[in-house]
Amino acid sequence: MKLSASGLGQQAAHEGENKCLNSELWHACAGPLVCLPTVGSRVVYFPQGHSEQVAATTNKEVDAHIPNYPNLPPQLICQLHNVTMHADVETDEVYAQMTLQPLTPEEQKDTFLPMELGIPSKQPTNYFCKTLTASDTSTHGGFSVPRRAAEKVFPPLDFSQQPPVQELIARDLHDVEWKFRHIFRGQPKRHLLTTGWSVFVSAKRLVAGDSVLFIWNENNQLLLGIRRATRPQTVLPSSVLSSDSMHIGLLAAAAHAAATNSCFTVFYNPRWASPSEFVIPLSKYIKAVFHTRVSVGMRFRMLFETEESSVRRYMGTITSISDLDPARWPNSHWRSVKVGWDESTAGERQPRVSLWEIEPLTTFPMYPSLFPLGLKRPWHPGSSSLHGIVPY
Amino acid sequence: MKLSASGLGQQAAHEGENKCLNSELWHACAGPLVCLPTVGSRVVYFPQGHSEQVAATTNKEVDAHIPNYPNLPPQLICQLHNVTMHADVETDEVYAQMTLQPLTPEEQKDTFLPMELGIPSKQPTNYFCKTLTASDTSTHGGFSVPRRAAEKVFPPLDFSQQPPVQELIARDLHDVEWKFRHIFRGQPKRHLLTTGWSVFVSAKRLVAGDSVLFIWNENNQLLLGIRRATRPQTVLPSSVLSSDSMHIGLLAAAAHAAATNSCFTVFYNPRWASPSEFVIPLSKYIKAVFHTRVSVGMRFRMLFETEESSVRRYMGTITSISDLDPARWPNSHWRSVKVGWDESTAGERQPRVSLWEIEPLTTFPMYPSLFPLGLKRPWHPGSSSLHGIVPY
DNA sequence: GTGTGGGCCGAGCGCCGACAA
DNA sequence: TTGTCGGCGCTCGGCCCACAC
Repeated sequence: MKLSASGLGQQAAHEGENKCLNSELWHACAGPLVCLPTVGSRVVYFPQGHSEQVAATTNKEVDAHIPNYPNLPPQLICQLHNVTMHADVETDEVYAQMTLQPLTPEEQKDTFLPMELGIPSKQPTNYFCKTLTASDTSTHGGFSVPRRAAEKVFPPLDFSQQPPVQELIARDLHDVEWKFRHIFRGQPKRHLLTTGWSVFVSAKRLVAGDSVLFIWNENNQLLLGIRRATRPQTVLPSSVLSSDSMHIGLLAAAAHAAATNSCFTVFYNPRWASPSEFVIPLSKYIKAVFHTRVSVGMRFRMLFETEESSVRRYMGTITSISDLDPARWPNSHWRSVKVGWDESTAGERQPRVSLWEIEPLTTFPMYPSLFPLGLKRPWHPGSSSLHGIVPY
Repeated sequence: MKLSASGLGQQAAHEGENKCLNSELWHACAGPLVCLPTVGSRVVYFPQGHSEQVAATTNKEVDAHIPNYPNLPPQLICQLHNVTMHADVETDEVYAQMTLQPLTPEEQKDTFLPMELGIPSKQPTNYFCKTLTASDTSTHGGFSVPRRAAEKVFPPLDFSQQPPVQELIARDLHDVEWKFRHIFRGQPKRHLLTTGWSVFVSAKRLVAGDSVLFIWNENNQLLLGIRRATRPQTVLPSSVLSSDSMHIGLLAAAAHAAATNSCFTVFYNPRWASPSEFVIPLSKYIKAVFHTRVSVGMRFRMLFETEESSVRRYMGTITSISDLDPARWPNSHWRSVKVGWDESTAGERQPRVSLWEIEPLTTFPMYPSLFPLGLKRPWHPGSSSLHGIVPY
């Protein structure tokens, strides 16, 4: 077992896994809304959210079998000691590993609260993402590159040759090199990737509906990522793992860490969690919970990621504010806001969101602010010490 | 969440996973030494053993991060409510799921102890297993069937045709049908599988070193299984799973079940655990621990599985008897026997075994029996009630 | 008895422009 | 602008034997 230099006992990354160095590529594959908190900053951890994620992986409801952890609050304020970005060797699935240390009430009180809002995720500008068509993934042909994308992202072709051809080299998350023949031909003229494309498709087991990303990083390297379509049920290949055990394990680890002031490790898969995360920057939490007035009937905006990995704003109205699970996680702010969505695609949007996910339209409220939440539901998890710091 | 008819709250099998019906095939793929206990019988569960298995999957040592479960004894006597055999949809990896209910001291005392030793695993007799060669898995050719195996297992060919040909149909663990052309040709004559073989190899992603099994079951069906070679490090594809969490979860689930007299679920992968299991029949445990005299210097035999899935006997000498982990699991009999192996391949054999794995050669001890273990280390985990039942 | 390689035939991979949406 | 198709050349998948250990 490796320990880091800080000596805090945080868990080393699993041996044998590739460390992801291409931060841009990781963020691009994770999605435009991903924003990891800064190492050394403070975050809020929601056991409830993490449990939801575990349950989601096995498509099973959280059952009542699990023991109670009465000393485990619905949210833990933690010091973030480490963030490591990973990509699964088999599937290229990206995820982050965080080492968290719950703070004692003492520590929570002692320190000032710098308003760090996390690393602004390095959203690459010079990149494109395309969802693969049946023709793209068939063995019959190559990859049809959208014209604007090719002109913006790919190196310019030498149009003196006919047809113009060049070799593209791109690296994936595991630093594996992929070579493609990029040609501009056909009638009408178009950009195509031919030789090298099919081996990439079969190696990554891509199917129609999955997406590929081409990105330039700061070091002038062309990066290549994939994003798989959300399939109905990705069967967990981990045969020995019981989701109950994982669920219990997460709760037990968090509770133990909180009780002994030690570290615990959580894994964060942005493709699953987004947009409802379970580790968020403390400053974001405080701003949303204590400095923002929210009430039933209020209008709000919220960012969502589309299939094409762009960002869209959706509008909605707050219909009620209450605990998601009053029995097991009383006074948790996680997904405490019930909302109604404006558009007809409302069925696809989740009916519950968290305060820090939405952007209230306070300037034009549809109804008068009857019950400002920030005043009615003060800080509670045994650490009223924060009251002195956060004025409201 | 589905509950079984017994109402005991045992966990249903994961939805969406194929239930394995071919018991023979399951056992064949699991290995010749596999023997699952009978439903309704009593077993002993070793949390320590299970933790070892979890650690093995990530090739990481069990660290000291985990909370203590002072109420969790080193072994739990449990009622076995359910055993389900599974095969991973992706990899065909076989594993069993067991629902266990820890018994109260009352229950342990009240009931008689029938000497069930588990289902004698249905070891198929009419079968063969071959480790694949480079030629077998190459795209250039088919599968070369060992002559004796073909003559014993495959249906007899019609030698009136030249060359003799027939179609073989076999079913795998997921009840998927595979068709092969079986031909007897070449100079010298040999049995080959040609058409259909390569699709099987690529579908199962078989490589040289993996094994295939052909088995006849009771219903006169030809079954087809695979057993992958032990590769250096099978990276766990489960990205969100922390082995710490799993480890803690298993301990917490077991401790909680023991405290509340409820059920918990364990997964058992015979290819990993063999031959040191963590769920064994109670009768086997009692026989080994209380009715067998073992001492330092004593000679013993032990069964091992060879690469070719046959069984071999190895001889050795007991060098010491002590707890594997006196601090965390005091008085556990799990791998309490340190041994030295006779052969030069000793480095490959584990240096510690459990009492129920070995077969002491009491008739010809090399050294006199100085410290019979059964007498020196009586039953302990708070249930001395068993003393009255097990005479010694 | 069985693993590997050469020969050799043909299915299908993969490159091309022609359409049409 | 780009998804799909018919065309067609050529690679390699796959069936055969010879040979060697």
